Amino acid sequence: MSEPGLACCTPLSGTAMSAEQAEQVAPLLKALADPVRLRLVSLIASSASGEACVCDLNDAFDLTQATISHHLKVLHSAGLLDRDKRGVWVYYAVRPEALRAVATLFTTAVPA
Amino acid sequence: MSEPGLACCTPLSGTAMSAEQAEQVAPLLKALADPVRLRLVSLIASSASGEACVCDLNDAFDLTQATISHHLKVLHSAGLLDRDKRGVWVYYAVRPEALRAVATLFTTAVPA
DNA sequence: ACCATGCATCGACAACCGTCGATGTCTTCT
DNA sequence: AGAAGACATCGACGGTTGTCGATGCATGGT
Repeated sequence: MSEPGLACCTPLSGTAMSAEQAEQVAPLLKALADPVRLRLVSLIASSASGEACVCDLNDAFDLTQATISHHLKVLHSAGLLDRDKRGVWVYYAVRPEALRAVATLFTTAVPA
Repeated sequence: MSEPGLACCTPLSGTAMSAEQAEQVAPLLKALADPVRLRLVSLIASSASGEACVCDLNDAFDLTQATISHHLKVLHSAGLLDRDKRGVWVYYAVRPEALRAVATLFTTAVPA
């Protein structure tokens, strides 16, 4: 599972984006396009320390530990989360560059 | 196929988003999380008139007309595109509010 | 009235996705 | 060494998705 290339991108408007750019950004959006994963990123991003332990994240959902682990893997594989194992616990943190890559897609896209 | 509620949303950071908010925004991202659909929105948004005819969009891709029509339907159903039939042709235009809803998700989310 | 054209819909198919229970691996504590 | 806990992985399942060819449905021109 190699680090995917954190696509930087032209905004949606202006000049149309190339097929290659679309292929690069789509996986990021796909990783975020799930309610559970959105909440995961949100939870991690909004935590005081900027990171969150899997055990805490598990408690926030009515899902199996296996499922949460799967979603975290998807987000990590997409390059949206950093993973840090400390002792028995694993901490995930958001990668600001990744979120920024997605942000630039939309910020300039909207007229007002 | 009813008009889905153009979810407005708290940014990803700050306080964590609720499950309901996640359920509302996820479909928007899911609709955009495809290379073809990203390019479609991009093409439409970047066109001078702010709208594009299906016939033109068809030519921009190496896909069947049925497939393009399907993708446009997905984007329209998600509330991202407006549809306007004029004579034999159908014109699609982006709905800025929808894009803005997604934009607010990320703009405030990124520190710097 | 007929035909050509632009677009939507249908049915089918393979590929993928979200979820689960079970199991594996690694760490720490006793 | 052994047991307990935290997290990842595996295999399986039903549901969804992207794509296609074929067909249907309007509209406009002849």
